[in-house]
Amino acid sequence: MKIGELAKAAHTQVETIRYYEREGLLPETPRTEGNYRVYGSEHVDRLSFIRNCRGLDMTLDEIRILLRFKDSPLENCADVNDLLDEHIGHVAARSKELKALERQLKTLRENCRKSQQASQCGILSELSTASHPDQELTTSKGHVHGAHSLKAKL
Amino acid sequence: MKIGELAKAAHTQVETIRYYEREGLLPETPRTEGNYRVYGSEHVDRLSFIRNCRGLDMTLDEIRILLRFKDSPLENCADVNDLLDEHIGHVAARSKELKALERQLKTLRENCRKSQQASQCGILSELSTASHPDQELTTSKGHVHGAHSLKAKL
DNA sequence: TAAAAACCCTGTAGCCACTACAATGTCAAG
DNA sequence: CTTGACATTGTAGTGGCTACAGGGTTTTTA
Repeated sequence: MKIGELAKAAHTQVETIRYYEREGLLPETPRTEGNYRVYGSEHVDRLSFIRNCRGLDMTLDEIRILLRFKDSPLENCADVNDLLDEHIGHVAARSKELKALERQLKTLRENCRKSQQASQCGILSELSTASHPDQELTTSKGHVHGAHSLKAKL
Repeated sequence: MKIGELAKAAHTQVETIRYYEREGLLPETPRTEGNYRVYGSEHVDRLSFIRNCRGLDMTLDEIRILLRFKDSPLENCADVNDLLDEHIGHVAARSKELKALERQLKTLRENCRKSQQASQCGILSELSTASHPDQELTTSKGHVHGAHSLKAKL
């Protein structure tokens, strides 16, 4: 199996596979005479695992840890649980943040409808002073970033 | 007013201010004899505006557009509305995605409680095959990214 | 059998919005 | 006059890819 086929099988891009190899998430494989990488079904499994985790917005570092557990299945489940619990915490926090954000933006949008005939745009003036007094309201320390979609890139 | 004072006034980091200047979001200011940047209250306003927009997860490109409207207030509100509507769309979409994600992760977590005494971790085996058949389920095209928080950096 | 197309390789640079640091310069207080 | 806080420029790093350029190999087609 060549890299393009693996890519198709795991719904990934070829460059991403090579990137994962560089990052140590996928092992270096044997090559053909023409220096092409050769893969087997175990690589499809591993890559799918990684992609599934990425689909759950885990970082590559988190995935590295999970892969280590996967590679040594004698380990206790507890650590996997801990990692997952923490990740759920991040996602839940970010989810809350975004909901609040959505409400704020919609309120802001309403402003315009109200002050449309006023000399200046209600939105712009609101944005100048918005700085909600409940400062740092949602300074979650998690690793879950911005509002700009990652899924679009997967 | 020196850069450090401006930073405090707008709850920003000094490096971020210089970055915004490089990016053209803040104008180049006059300097003192010692080559220090000099700011006035109008810069506090402008920087606060930018930071408020970033707090609403807008990209710097979006903010650039809003600043242009702000600088030429004769323009119509309609374009500001459009920009905001689109951004609200991105945020709402990402918010939905994260909620779905949260549910998935919690389901996954439940798996472990069930199969704790089984030979292998239920979570890990689930992650190997998760690949939800409703492929690309939430491939929103917005610019709102991953689950890893941006607020933490603001 | 030869040419064209499709695939693969390595290596590097770019994306975004900062953040961090090195190496140096300026200024105010004690 | 020294110390320390602040300022300057410039460069590199972050994460998770993506997109080339400039080549080599393999497969398909004429």
